[in-house]
Amino acid sequence: MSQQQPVEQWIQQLVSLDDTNRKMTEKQLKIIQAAVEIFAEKGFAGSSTSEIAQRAGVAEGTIFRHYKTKKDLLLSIIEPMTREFIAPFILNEFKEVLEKEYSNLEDFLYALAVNRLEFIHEHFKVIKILLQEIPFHPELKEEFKKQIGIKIYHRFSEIFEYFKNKGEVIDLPIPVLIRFLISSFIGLFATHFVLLPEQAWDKEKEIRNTIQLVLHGIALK
Amino acid sequence: MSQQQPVEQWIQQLVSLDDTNRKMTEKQLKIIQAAVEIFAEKGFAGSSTSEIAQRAGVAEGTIFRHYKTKKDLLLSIIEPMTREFIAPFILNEFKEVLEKEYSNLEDFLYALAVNRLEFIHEHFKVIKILLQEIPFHPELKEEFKKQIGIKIYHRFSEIFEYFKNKGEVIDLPIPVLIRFLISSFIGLFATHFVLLPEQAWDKEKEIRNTIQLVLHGIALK
Amino acid sequence: MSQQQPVEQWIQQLVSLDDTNRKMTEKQLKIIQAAVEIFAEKGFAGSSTSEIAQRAGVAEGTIFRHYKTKKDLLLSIIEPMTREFIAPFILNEFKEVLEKEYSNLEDFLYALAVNRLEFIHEHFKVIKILLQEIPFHPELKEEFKKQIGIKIYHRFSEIFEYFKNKGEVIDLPIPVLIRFLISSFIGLFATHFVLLPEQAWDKEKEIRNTIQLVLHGIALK
Amino acid sequence: MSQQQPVEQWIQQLVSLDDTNRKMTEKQLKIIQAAVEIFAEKGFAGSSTSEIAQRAGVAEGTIFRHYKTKKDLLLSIIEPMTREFIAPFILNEFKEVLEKEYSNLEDFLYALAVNRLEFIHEHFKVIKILLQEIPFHPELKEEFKKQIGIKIYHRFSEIFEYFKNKGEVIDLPIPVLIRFLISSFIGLFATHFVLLPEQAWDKEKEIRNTIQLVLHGIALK
DNA sequence: GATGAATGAGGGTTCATTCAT
DNA sequence: CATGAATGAACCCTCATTCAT
Repeated sequence: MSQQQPVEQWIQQLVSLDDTNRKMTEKQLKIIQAAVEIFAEKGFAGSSTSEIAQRAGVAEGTIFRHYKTKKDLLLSIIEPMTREFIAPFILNEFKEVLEKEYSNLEDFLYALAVNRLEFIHEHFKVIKILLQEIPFHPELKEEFKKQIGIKIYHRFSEIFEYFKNKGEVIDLPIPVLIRFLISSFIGLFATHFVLLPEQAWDKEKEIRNTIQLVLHGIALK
Repeated sequence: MSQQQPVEQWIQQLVSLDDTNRKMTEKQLKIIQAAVEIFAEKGFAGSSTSEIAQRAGVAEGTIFRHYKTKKDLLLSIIEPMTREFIAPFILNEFKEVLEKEYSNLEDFLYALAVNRLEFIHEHFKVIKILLQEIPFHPELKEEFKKQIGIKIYHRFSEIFEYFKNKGEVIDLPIPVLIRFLISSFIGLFATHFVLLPEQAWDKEKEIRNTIQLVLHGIALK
Repeated sequence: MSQQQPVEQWIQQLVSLDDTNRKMTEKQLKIIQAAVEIFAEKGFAGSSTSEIAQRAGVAEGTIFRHYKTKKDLLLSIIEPMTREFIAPFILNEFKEVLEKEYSNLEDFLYALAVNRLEFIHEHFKVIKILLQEIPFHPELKEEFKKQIGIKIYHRFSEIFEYFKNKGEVIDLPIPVLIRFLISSFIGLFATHFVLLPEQAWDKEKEIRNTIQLVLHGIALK
Repeated sequence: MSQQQPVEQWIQQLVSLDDTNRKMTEKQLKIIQAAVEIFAEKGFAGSSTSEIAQRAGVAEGTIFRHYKTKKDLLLSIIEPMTREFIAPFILNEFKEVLEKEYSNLEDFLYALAVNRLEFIHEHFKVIKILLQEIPFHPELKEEFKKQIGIKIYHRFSEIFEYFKNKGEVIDLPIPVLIRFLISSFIGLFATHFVLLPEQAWDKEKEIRNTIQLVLHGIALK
C-alpha cells in the first residue's frame, strides 16, 4: 500500500482509448481506478459493484453502462496490462535490454531485472488482481499460460541456448534453468512487494546479490 | 487435481478432536471435507454455505451448529494445517531430517525438500486455500508471518550460520540466502503442482537439479 | 373483480401438495395466493416479486426458497389449473355431462356449458393469467395447444361425428363446427366475465339462447 | 408472423402527421415501427425503451424527445389505429359495404367480414398490442368500450333492427345477436391469425361457412 | 433535433444466519 | 444433534428518464 504509485499513472496512458478505441469518459476512468483499488484489496468476489460506484463517485448504473457485467470490468482491467507485459518479450523491444543483450549474461540479467521490476512497480495492483483471480477463472489461467507462459518461455529459450552454446551456462534442460531464474527473481520481488512492503531496500544491491546467486549458487567453491 | 490425495487422509488425523477437543461427528467431518473442496475451487468469498451443505449432504443449519460463522469454518480448516506445518521446524522434529542434519548441506537440502514436498502433496488443497485467502484476511497474513515466517526463519538461520562457519556457504546476508533457497524450491513445487499438474515428473532428479543450481548456480566455471 | 370467488377455494385442494408432492407451508400458500392476485391484475412482467412478498406477508427471499425463479412461480400457478381443466375431457369424466351425453344434443350442450362455466368461474384469475401470458411465452403456447387444443379437439370430434351420423348435425368439416361452437360460448363467457363483470345476468336463459343460436342460427325460416 | 404485412404500410398514412399535426421525422417513424414490433412480441411491460431505440437505430434519448414517457409511445401507437378502426362504422362509410347494405343480409355479412378481415390483416400487430395491453390499462379498457363497443353496438343495432323488421332475423335481444355474430367472426379470425398462422386457408369458403352457421346454425332441420 | 452519458430507483436473486420443531 | 423454513440485507444488473453537449 505504500511503495506503489497510484494506478493513475499507467491508466493515463490508456485514458484516451478503451478497448473499442472510443474515448474514455472521466467517469469511466474513475470507475477503473476505484475497481482496481477495491479488487486488489478485497478480491473480485469480495468486492461489490455498489462499493466501486461509491468510491468512484458514480451511480451504480453508470458502471454497467460501460461494462456489461462485473466480470467485464475485471477483464477490462487485466487484459491491457497483460498485453503490455508481454509486449516487450514479443516485439524485440526490451529495447534497453536486448540491444546489447547477447554480450554479457550478468549485465543482461541485471537490465532485465531492473526493467521488469519497474513494470511490476508500476502495475502492482493490477498484477496483484491478476494473480489473485487466476485460480478462480479458468479462462484467465489459460490466457495467462498462453500469453505469458509460452511467449516468455520462447524468448528465454533463445537466450539460454545462446549462452549455453557460448559455454557460459551449465548444461541442464532449458525449462529447469528458466524456472530457476524466474523463481529467484519472483522471490526477490515478492519479498519486497508483498512480504515487507513497508521496508526500504537497496534495489541495486539486492538485484546484484540475486544475480550472483543465480550464477554461482550459495556454495563456496 | 490429479496427483493429490483426497483430503480425507489428513483430516482423519483430526477426526477425533475439534478445536474444543470434543469428538467430531461424522457430519462435521463431511462438512469440513466439502468446505475444503469448495473453498479450494471457488475461493472463500465465491463459495456459499448452502453449496457446502449440499455437497456435505447436510442441512444448511447444521453448518452453523458447529461453526458460528462461515469464516469460523474457514479458520477451522486452515489453523490445524498451519500448526502442523510448522511443528517440525519448532519441535526439532524433522526427525528424519535433523538427526544427521549438520553433516552435509546437500543431503540436508534433499531430505528437507522431499519431506516438505510430501507435506504439500498431502495438504495441497488446504495450502491452496491458505495462499488464496491470505491477501484478503489481514489476521491470516499476520498469523502466517508470525507462525511460518519467523519460526522458519529462525530455524534456517541456525542452519546457514552453521554452514557459513564451516566455510561451505557464501558470505551473503542470511535473509538473502534463505529467500534464494526457498524461492527455488517454491518455484519447483509450484511448477509441478500448479502450472503442470497433469504432467508426470521425476521428482528425485528434479529436486537434485534444483539443489545443484542452488549450490552452484547456472554459470559454468 | 366482483363475481369471482377468492382463489383460496381451489387452491385449498392443492394445499397439501405441491408439485413435488411435499406439504405446502402456510407461507407458500400465501405466496401463491398473492401471486395469483397480482399476476392477474398487473400481468407477469408488470408484477414485482417484492410486491408479491409484501402482499403475502412474507420476506422476499422466502419466495425464492420455494420457487427458483419468478417464472417458476408463474408456471406453478398455471400448470395445475391446466391439468385440471383438461382432466374431464380426457378421463371420460365430465361425469354429470357425459353419462347421458349421446342422448340429446341440446341437453348435452347445456350441461357442458354449465359445467365449464362453473370451472371458469372458479379459476377465473388463473385462466386470466394464462390467457394474458400465452402471447409472451412460446412454451406456454405450445403446451396450451398440445394440452387443451388437441385433447379437446379429439373429444369434440367424437361427439360431432356421432351426431352427424345420427343426421342431427349439418355436414360441414368438424373443425369448422368445433370452432363455431366454442367461439359462441367463449363469446358468452367473455361478455359476462370480462366485458360486463359487474352486471347480473340470467345464466340459464343466456346459455339456452346461445345454444338456440348455435343450433338454428339467427335466420328466421 | 407470416401473413401480415409490414407495419410500414399503414404507418405511412400517418407519416406526415403526429398527434400535434406536425410532420413526423424519419427517426420518429423508425421509432414507431420498432416499438410496434417489440411491443407486439414482448408486451409493453416486457419491452425496454433501450431495445426499441436500438432496433430503431436511434439514440435512447431520441425516443423521449418525441414521447414524454414510454406509455405515451404506446398510446401514440394504439390511438390512431382505434380511430381508424371505428371510422367506417361512424362515418357511414364502409363504403363498399353499406351502400347496398340493407338489401340482403348474407351479402352484407360477407362484405363486412371481408372488409374487417382486411383491416385486421393490415393492422395485425397493433391490434395484438391493443388486446394484450387492455387488461393492464383501465383507461384503455374504458376507451375501448366507449369507442369500439358503443359505436359498433349502435351500428349493429340499426342493422339488426332493420332485418328483424323485415322478418328475416329471429326475435332475440339485439345484444345477444350481436354478440353471437361477432363471436363467430372473431373465432374465425383468431383461428387463422393466432392459432394457425402458418396454415394456408381458403378465406372465401371459410367466411361463407361461418355465415351459413351464423344464419342457420349447426342443426339439420 | 439528436445524442448518449449519467442517474437512482427498483428489478430478480443469492446469501449467511436464525430458530422453532 | 439436526433440520430446513424463514429472514432481510446485499448482491448484480436493468430500467425509464434527464440533460449537457
